[in-house]
Amino acid sequence: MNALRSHTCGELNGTSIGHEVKLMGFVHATRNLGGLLFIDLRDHYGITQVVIHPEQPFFVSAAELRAESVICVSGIVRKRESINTKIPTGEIEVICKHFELESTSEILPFPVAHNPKEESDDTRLKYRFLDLRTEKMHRNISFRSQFIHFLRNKMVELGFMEFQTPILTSSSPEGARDFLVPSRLHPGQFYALPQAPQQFKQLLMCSGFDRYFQIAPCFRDEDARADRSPGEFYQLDIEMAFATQEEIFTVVEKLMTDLFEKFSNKPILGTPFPRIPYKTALEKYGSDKPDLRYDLEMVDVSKYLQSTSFEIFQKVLRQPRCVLRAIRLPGGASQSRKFFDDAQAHARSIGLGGLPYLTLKDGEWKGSLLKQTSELERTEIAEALSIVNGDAIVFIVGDDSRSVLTKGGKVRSWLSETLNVEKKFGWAFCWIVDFPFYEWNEDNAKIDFCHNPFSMPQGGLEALNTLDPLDVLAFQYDIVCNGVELSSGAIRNHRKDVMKRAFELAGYSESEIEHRFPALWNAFSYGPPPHGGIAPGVDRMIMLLLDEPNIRQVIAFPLNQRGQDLLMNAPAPITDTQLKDAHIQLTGVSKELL
RNA sequence: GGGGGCGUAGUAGAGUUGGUUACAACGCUGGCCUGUCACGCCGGAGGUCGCGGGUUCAAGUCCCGUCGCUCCCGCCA
Repeated sequence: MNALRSHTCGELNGTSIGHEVKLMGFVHATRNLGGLLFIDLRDHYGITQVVIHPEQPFFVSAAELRAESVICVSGIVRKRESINTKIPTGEIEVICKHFELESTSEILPFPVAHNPKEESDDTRLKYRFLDLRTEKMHRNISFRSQFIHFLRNKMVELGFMEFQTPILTSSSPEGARDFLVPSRLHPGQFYALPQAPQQFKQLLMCSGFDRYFQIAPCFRDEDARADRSPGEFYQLDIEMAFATQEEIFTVVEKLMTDLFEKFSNKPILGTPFPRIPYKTALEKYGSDKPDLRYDLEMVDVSKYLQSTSFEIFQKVLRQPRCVLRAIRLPGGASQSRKFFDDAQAHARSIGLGGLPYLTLKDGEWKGSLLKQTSELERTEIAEALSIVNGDAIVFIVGDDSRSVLTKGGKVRSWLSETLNVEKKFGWAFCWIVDFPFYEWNEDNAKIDFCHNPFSMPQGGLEALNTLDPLDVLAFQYDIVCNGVELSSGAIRNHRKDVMKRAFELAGYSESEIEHRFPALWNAFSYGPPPHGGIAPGVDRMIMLLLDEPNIRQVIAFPLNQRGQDLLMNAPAPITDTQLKDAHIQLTGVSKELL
C-alpha cells in the first residue's frame, strides 16, 4: 500500500469501522442536503463517501467545493445508514473531523465524474490530464500497464533477454519516412529515429545472444489511421537465433495464448493457429488479414461457366488473369431487392463492374443472373457452394486477379457487416505464411521486394537461380487476429551469397547492399547464425483486448490525427539559436506561419 | 496528395418540407433542504449556429469556398 497515505479511497470496508483514517483525493461529487454535506472522494483506487456535519467550522467552505478539487480529510470510519451496493466501499463512510483544501479546480471543460459520451478529441487531448481521470481512461491505461508488465515477465519466463537499442540512429533507406534529428557536431548530417530496431536485433543475434526482446518504441513519419498512431508506437520486438519458422510460431502462440487468456474472457478459437498460405488467403478471403470468425468464403466457379452464354462472363473468361468467384449467403434469399441493389452499388463504388446474384427460394431460382445462367450451371455452382434452399449467391467477377480478389474481400466484409453475419465468439488467430518474395512494380517496370529484403527466400540460392522470381516464396509471415494484423515477421537471410543474389534480382549491386546496410553486411562475414523474429504491435493488442475502436483510447498522451500534441503544443517553432546550432536554415516557410 | 462525415451555450446533443423569441439535459449561478449517493426542488445567466460568400421576402437548415476535427484511400519494407 501507499506509504505516504494511511489509506486510499478504495480500500475501506466493514473491518475499518471505528478506525480513524486520513484520506486524500479528488472531489468526485458533492451532495449538499443543506444541513448535511456528502463528498464522494476519489483517488486511483476508488471512491469513499465523506460526511461533513454543519457544526464543523469548515462546513461552509467545503460546501462550496468544486468538482475535481483536491482535499485531505480525516475522521472516523462509520457504518452507513444505507448501504451503496454500487461501490466496494459502499458499506462505510468517513465522518469528517479535519478538513484541508489542497488545491482548487476551475470549472471543468467537460465532466470527469461520469464517463462522458464522447468529447471531441480536440478538447480531450488539450485537457488530457483530465480526460485520463475519467473512469474509462483510467481503466484503459491501468490495463496497459498490467498488460506490459505481464508481457515482460512472460518473455523472461520464456527465456528471452530484454535489450535497449539506440533511439538516435541512422536513416534506413528502406521503408517508411524517417523522423530526422539534425546533428550539431556534424553540420548537414542527420540522425534518424528507428522505424524498428530491425538491424540492431539482427546484430544482437550475430553477437551470440539467441533470444532478444524489447518493448520497442518505433518511429514512422506516416499518416494516421484509427488503429495506427501517427509518428510513434510500441512493438513487442522479438528475435531468435538458431530457430525455424515453426519454432518461432510455437513461442509466439504460447505468448499470445497466455496473454489473451489472462486479459480476456473470450476463448481462443483453434490452436495451434491455422497456417494459411498468402495465396489461399487472397483467393478465399480476398485479404491477407482475414477475419476467420465468419465464413462467406469466395469459391472459384469459373470451371462451371466455361460454356456460359452470358457475354460479360465470356469476355472475362478469355482473360488470362480472370476471376469468377462466388460467395454463399446463408439465408440470403430472404433479403430484399433493396439489399441486392445496395450490394451492387457498394461493389461498383469499390471498382467492381457489379455484383450479379442468384437466390434459391422454395426451390425456385431468381436474381439478376437467372436468365444468364443455365439450369445445369446453377446446379453445379449450387453443389460447389453447398447451397441449400433459402440461400443466395453473389458473384465476384473481373479480369485482374489480384485487385478483383481484394475487392471481393471488401465485398465479403461489407456483406458480413450489412447482414450482421454472426461471428464466432472469441479470438480467431491465424498465421499467413508463404508470402511472395518479390512483386512486380508497375510504375518502374521492375522487380521489387514484396516485404522485407532481409527475409530468407524459400529454397535459398537454388530457388533464386532457377525459379521465376515472382514465384519465389519467402519465409515471411503475418500473425492475424479477428481480421487485425498484429505483426509481420520473417526468418532472416543470413547468407551473404543468397542476399547478394536476392538483391541482384531486384536490381541492386553488392556495393549498394554494403553501402545501405554496412553493419549487417559486415556482421554476416563473421559467422552469422540463422535467425528470425516478429514484432507484434503492443497498442494494437491492447486495443483488441479492450475492444476499443481507436488507438488513442489506449495511449496516455497520443498525437492527434495530424500528428500534433495539443497538450504540449508540438510540433512547434524553435528559436534562431536552436536553428543555428542545428545548422538549419528554413526556406519556403514564411515567418507568419511560425 | 485525394475522398467521405461532422462542426449548434462550458460539455455532449435535438432542431421537421427553409418560416416568427434556437431547444431540453449536464455543468455554472441565486435560493430551499439532515441521509444523500450522477441527491432533489424553485429561479437565473449563458449562443455572431466554425468562418466567409451566395440563393431567397426569409438560412442553423439549401449552394459555393475556407478552416478545424474525424474516418478512409494513397502511404505504413
